Amino acid sequence: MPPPMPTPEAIDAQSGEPKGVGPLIPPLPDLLRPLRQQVFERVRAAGQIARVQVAKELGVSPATITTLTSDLIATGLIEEVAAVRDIDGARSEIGRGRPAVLLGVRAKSHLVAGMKVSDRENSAVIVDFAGNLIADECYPHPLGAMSLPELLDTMASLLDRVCAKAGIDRSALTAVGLGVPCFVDVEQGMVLWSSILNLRNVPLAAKASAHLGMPVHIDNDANLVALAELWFGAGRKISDFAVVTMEHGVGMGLVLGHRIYRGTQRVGMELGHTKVQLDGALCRCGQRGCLEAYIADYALAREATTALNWVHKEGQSMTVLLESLYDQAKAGNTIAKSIFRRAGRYLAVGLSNVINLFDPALIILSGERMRYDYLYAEETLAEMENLVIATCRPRLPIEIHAWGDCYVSATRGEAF
Amino acid sequence: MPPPMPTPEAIDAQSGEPKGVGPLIPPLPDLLRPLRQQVFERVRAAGQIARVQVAKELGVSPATITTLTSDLIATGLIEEVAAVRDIDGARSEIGRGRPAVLLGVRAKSHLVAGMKVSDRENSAVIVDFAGNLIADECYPHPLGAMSLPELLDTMASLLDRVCAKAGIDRSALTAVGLGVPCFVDVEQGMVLWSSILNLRNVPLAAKASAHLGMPVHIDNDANLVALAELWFGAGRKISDFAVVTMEHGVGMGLVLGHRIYRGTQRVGMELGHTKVQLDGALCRCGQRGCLEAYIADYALAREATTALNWVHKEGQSMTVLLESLYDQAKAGNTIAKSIFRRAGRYLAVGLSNVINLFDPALIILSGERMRYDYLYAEETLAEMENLVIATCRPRLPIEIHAWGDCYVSATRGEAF
DNA sequence: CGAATAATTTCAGTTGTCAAAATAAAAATT
DNA sequence: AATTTTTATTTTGACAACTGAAATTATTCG
Repeated sequence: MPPPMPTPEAIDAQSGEPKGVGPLIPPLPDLLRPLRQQVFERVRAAGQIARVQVAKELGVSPATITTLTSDLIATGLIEEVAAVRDIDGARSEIGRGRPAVLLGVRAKSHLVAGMKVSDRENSAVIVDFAGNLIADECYPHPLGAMSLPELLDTMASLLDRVCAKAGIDRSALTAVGLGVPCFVDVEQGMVLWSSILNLRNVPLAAKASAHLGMPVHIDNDANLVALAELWFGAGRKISDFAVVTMEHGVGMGLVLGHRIYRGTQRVGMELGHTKVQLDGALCRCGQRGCLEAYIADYALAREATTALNWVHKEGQSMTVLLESLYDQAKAGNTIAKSIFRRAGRYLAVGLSNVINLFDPALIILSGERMRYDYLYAEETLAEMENLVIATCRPRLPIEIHAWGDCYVSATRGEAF
Repeated sequence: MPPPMPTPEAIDAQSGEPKGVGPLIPPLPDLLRPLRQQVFERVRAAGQIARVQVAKELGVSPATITTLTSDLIATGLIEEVAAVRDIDGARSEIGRGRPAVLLGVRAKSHLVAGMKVSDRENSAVIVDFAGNLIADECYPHPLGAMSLPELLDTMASLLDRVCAKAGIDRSALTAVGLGVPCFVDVEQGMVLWSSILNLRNVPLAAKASAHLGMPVHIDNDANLVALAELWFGAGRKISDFAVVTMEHGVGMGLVLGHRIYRGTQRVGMELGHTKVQLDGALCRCGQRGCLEAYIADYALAREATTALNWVHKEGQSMTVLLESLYDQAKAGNTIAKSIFRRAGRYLAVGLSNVINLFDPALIILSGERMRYDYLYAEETLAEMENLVIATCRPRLPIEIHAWGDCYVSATRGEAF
C-alpha cells in the first residue's frame, strides 16, 4: 500500500490561535519496514543464521519467524543452507538439542552490476544477491569529458566486458549501479555536473536505463564508497562515519544513523570546498582557500612545476608530473617533500573540522591519491589528532583504504 | 516491552566463510512508535485538528482514530475543543456535512519548567503541555564557576521564583529541563565539563532530580535552542538545520532528520573549535586557529585592549570592555570596526564550512553576542555566501534570533 | 421539513504476533 | 539400544490492532 499523501498545511488556524508544538514529522517515515523485510535484512547481514537467532535479534517470537521465513523461502529470496561445519573440521559450538538449520540468502536469485566511470579509469563488478564477487573488470578511461552518447556507449561496453568475464548474458542482471564523480541528485537520477560529462543536468539514470535495458541507479562516487563500507566494510557495525575520497578532487560520503546523509540539496557534502585558509590559494571552483586548492592533484601540480622547474610540455600529463614529484620526495628532495608536507597539514585541518563538526566514530580515507603516502604520514595524523578538541575521547580511528575500486552499488535491498 | 538485547557478534563464521552483507542495524530502532503516540504527536503538532484529518495524515482508517483518540481522551492527554470559528467571525471553510470536532492537547494536564544557567544570567520558564508560556523569569547570574551545592541551590531558587511568578506550587510541575553551557552527556545526565561548574563529570541530572524532587533533564544549551526551534520555531517544518549560539563560547546544535544529532561521543558538536586558520590565534582550549579564538568575547577583548589602549583594571569586567569597543565601532573608530570586521569574516568561514559539510536547509544564529550586529553585517553574510560552493542552489536562509532565552526544554513527549 | 453531505462510530472480519503446547532432531545417560 | 535431556522449529488458539463497509449523527441547502 502506498503511503498516503501528506497534508503539508496541517496547521493554519486563524491568526492568534495556538498552532501546536512539536516537530512536524512527515507522515510516514519509511521506517515502518515490514517485519518481513527486517527478517530478510537480518539474514543477509548475517550470511548464515538460524531462525532462533533471528527471532532473538529481532525480538519477536520464533513462531513469527517461522511464518515469515517460510514466506521468504517460498518467494525464493532466502533458502535453508546445509551447515558447513563438518566440512570445516572445527565442529565448533555444537550443542545438545536439535541442531539449528541455517538460513542464507539465495545468492543466485539476483545478479547486479556495479560500475564506476571516473576521469582516470572505468571499472565494473558483478556480484550476486549475497554480495559475492562474480567478476570484475577495470581499464583506463580513454578520454576526459564525454558527450552523453559517448558515456552511454562506454557504459554499455564496460557492462558487456564484465558480463563476458562473468560468462553471463546481460539479461541475467537485475539492475546496475553507477558511480560518477561530482554532483548527483540520486532521487531524480540526475547528474547536475560531472567532470566526465560535457553538459549539465543530465537525467543519466533514465537515459542509461533505456540504453542498457535495465534499472540503473546512479550516485556520487564518494557516497558509493561510503555505501560499500556500510554494506561490506568497516562501517557495518558503525552508525556514524565519514568516507573521504581523494581523486581528481576531494569528496566525502557521510553515514549517519546507518544511512547515507545527503543534505538538503541531496547533492552531497563538499569537503573539498571547505575553507582552510581565509583568502587562501585559488581553487578551480573560483573561490580561495578551499581544501582542494591545497591537496588536489592540480594543486600539487602547480607547486610541482615551480619546485621541479618543470616546463609545461604539451601532451605531458599531470600524472607524470605528480609521479615525478613523488619520486623526488622519496629521494629526499626537500622542496618536493615540503609540498606534500603542506598538503598533509591542510588535509589534517580539513579532517579535524569534519571530526569537530560531526564527531563520527570512524573516518575512512580512500581514493587513488591515497598512494601518496605523505598525505597520511604519521605526523599528519598526529597533527590532526591535535587539532581535534579533546574531550577525554579515545583516539578516533582512521582507516586507509587504497581499494582497487572493487565496490558495488548493489541495489539497496529494494527487492521488496 | 523492553527491546531485546542485541547480539553484537552475530557474524563470526569460521574463517573464510561468507559473513553476510548489509548494514548491521541495531535491533529495534526506537522508530516503532506506537500509533497511539503518533496520533498524540499529530494533535500536538497541529494544535487543533479534526479526527478525519489525523486519519488522512497518518494514513490510517478513521475507525482506528476513533478508537485511539477516545483512549487518549480517557487518559486525559487530549480533549475535544469547541470550534472557535464563530468567535473569529471568519467562519472560514464551513462545509456541508457534519462538522468536524476538533481535538487539542489538554494543556493543563502537565506543566513543565525549562531553566538555563549560563555564566551571564539565569533564566527559567514554565509552559503547559500545549506549549503555552505560563511564566518566565530572568536575572543576572551571580558568580562564575560554582560548586555543585551552589548550583543546586541556584536551581532551586530559580525554580521557586518562576513558580511564584506563575502562582503555582513546585509540586504542580511534572518535570524540569535544564540547559547548561558546554559538554553534556544527555543519556547519562552527566555534565562532563562546564564553565559554570568547578568540577568535572558531575551526574547533574540525578543530583538535581533528588534535590528538586522531580525528574530533571539536562542538555547542552545550543542543543536546547535547536530543540526549541524544532518544537516551536523555524525548524518545525525543516528536517535538517543548524543552530549556532554565540555566548561565552561558540556552540552548535544540529538537527538531522527531525532529531538532534549528537555525534558518536554524544557530546555535541564543536563548531567553536573548528580550525579556520592553520597555526592561527591561540584559543583558550590551547590549540591554535580555532574559530572561537577569533570571535568569542575573550578574543575580541584581547584585541580591544590593544586597540583602545585599555589598561586592565582589576574588577573591570570584560563586558564593559566589549560594550566600549562596540560603542567605539558604532562611533566610527576604524580600528574598533576592523576588530568586528575580522571576527565577522572568520565567522563567515566557520559557517561556510558548516554549510559545505552539512548542507542544512537553514542556519539559525542565536545567543547573547548576536547583539554585536557587526558579526552579521550584510557584508559578512555576503562573504559567507561567496564561500559556499555554488551548486545552483538557492541562497541558504539564515535567521538571526537574539532570543531572550525564553526557550524550553519541555519533556520530550515522553508522557507515554 | 426532507435531501445531501461529511464526520464519526459501530461492527464484523483480516492480519500479524505471541504464548504455550506439540513435535523434531540431536546428544547424553542409562 | 532405550531413555532422558536439550534445543530448534512448528502448530494451535488467542488476542490485539486495523480495516472496510455500513450505520449513525450533525449540519447546510433547497
